[in-house]
Amino acid sequence: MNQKKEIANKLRTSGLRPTKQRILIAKNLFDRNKTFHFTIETLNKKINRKGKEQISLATIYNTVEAFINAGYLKEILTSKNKSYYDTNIRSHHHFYDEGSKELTDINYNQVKLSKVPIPPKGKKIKNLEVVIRIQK
Amino acid sequence: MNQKKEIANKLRTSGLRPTKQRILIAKNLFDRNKTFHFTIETLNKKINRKGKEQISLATIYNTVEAFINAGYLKEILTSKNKSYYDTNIRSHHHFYDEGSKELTDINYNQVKLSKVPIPPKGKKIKNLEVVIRIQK
DNA sequence: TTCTAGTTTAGAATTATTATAAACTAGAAA
DNA sequence: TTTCTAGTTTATAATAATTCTAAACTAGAA
Repeated sequence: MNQKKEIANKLRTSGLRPTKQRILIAKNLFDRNKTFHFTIETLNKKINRKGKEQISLATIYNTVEAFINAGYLKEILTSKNKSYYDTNIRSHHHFYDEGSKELTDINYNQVKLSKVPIPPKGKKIKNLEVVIRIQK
Repeated sequence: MNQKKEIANKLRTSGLRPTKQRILIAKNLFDRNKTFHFTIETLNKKINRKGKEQISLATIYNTVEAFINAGYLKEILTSKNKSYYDTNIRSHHHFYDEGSKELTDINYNQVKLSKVPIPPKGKKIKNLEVVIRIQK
């Protein structure tokens, strides 16, 4: 239950009221040792397994959006017409397999940039992602 | 009319029958001095302006897919739930404005990578894209 | 000129997401 | 502790992008 309080405090510091739905979703997303790529569909299946307390799909959408705005999640760049999210919010990079359309993480120290452009006037860089398209 | 024949031949070499719809779409996409970012919606508006011969939306979808498979177009990676395409199929980079959802090209010599990972076994690198997310 | 596999088309179906508005609840204030 | 209300959740409807379907059309080989 200590963990629950920790999550509740984390949510409060972002101006998010710690409801039981948000706490349950946060537990599912962040209480793991590996970072996690997911879609709304996969998260929904994970949360709403029979026998568990149910959370509506609308709340899963709302919560993921709230967590992105709070900086807890990052949306992944893909060419699919479906949103993919990542619990790893640091600047990091992916292989994108054009055959299987699968994304895999690239360890951040495997990529180094020696030159980065200046952003357009009035804008600043939020993050930077290298996507390496691979094929057979 | 010579241009029309050139396009027709190009299409034939890719196993695409050069129909008048495909030729018209190819003209719109490739007969320009700058590379072109577009969505199905913008391409459709451009093609189906009143007074012009009309092409059905389904054909625009089909043709863009055929052109991607033929290697004439590249799908851009974004976090939008809408497909973006690019007539520039070489490795190149983009700014992605999270506010306006606009993509702009980054001149290739503005980005330099000093370290690139080895691709997974059995795969080779097709191209590499840096996406820099910007915001106000 | 005929024939047919490939292509186009309008419209229906599907999929992901966002909007709506009524019911519920966390937590501040009484 | 109880009351109150702004923030949250929810089922469902609406919207948006894309894919499917099957009938009509056509490029080009025979």
